[in-house]
Amino acid sequence: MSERPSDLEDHLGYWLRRLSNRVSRGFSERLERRGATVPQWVVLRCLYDVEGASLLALAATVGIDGGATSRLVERLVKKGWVARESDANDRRAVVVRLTDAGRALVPELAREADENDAAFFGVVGEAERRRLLATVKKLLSRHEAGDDARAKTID
Amino acid sequence: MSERPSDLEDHLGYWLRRLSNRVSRGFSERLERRGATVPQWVVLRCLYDVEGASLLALAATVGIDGGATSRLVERLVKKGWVARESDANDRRAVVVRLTDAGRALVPELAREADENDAAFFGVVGEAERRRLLATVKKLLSRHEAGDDARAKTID
DNA sequence: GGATATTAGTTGCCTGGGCAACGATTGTCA
DNA sequence: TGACAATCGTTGCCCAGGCAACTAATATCC
Repeated sequence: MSERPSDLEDHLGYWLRRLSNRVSRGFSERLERRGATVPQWVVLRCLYDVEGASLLALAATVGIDGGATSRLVERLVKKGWVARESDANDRRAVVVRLTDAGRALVPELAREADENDAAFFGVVGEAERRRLLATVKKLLSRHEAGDDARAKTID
Repeated sequence: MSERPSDLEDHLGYWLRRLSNRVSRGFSERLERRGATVPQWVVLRCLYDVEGASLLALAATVGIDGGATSRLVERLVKKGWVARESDANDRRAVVVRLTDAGRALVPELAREADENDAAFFGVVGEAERRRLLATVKKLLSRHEAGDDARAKTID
């Protein structure tokens, strides 16, 4: 009855976490050279499309907390990539938008993302990559249904 | 030449990060009920096997920084799950080991990990799970070779 | 219209990871 | 042996995410 506890390696979640961290780590090294971080890239990329979002709407899109978003935006403001204006219609709301510098940066970071992805996942064949993506999406859809579906979650 | 930047969803790394965070999130909710966190579980599980590791050796096994490990262990000590003794042979070294309470806790946390993994990945078939694990391991082996291979990395 | 929700955003506190500097100890080597 | 180098661990500072408390502003409802 000594019930040996299962190993870390026995869990798929463990391996996924490990892989995900590898990818992000490499990506983050690339971004670092441009002065950005992974969460910052995600926010910038989201703002590139919407252009003028309230802070909490941004938080929902990105999939992180309001507090975290507030501070994240603050750092982006300090870097001159994002501007925070107060909404005229709703004086408690804050409108977040890219600055010109921020807008110019996004394509560069996107290129880094492309290269990173290609380098990392290029070591397996196209078919295997497709299967991986399909399984990942399937798992997500099975577990995101009720919650905040279609958030571009980082966290 | 307006070069539209690639989308977040265009990258496999993005989806992996998202999936990994989902899994960890659910797991962390389970662990929370027992007063633990995911990184803490990993450390405890490692210590269960080795029983008496130096702090930096532990850090290497877990795959995180020495500083982070130092603080992580500190929290575990406060919870009474881990004890820190100074090594007699090397007076700068610290030996970390589980307390009885910590040792008793590991099998319980392991059960949570089992259940979480089964619940999360049980929604796809056995064959698909196998393929997923195989691809993940392949990618890891292709990218861990030079670095700190076979670390039980969390981060 | 005025008391009472509800919402938006900030801030403080917690865990967590990375990097760098630092004191203490031990190892190396001339 | 004695100066120098390498190692161990801690600590401070950064970014990051979660939760809760709080203020300010808007909505709701009687």
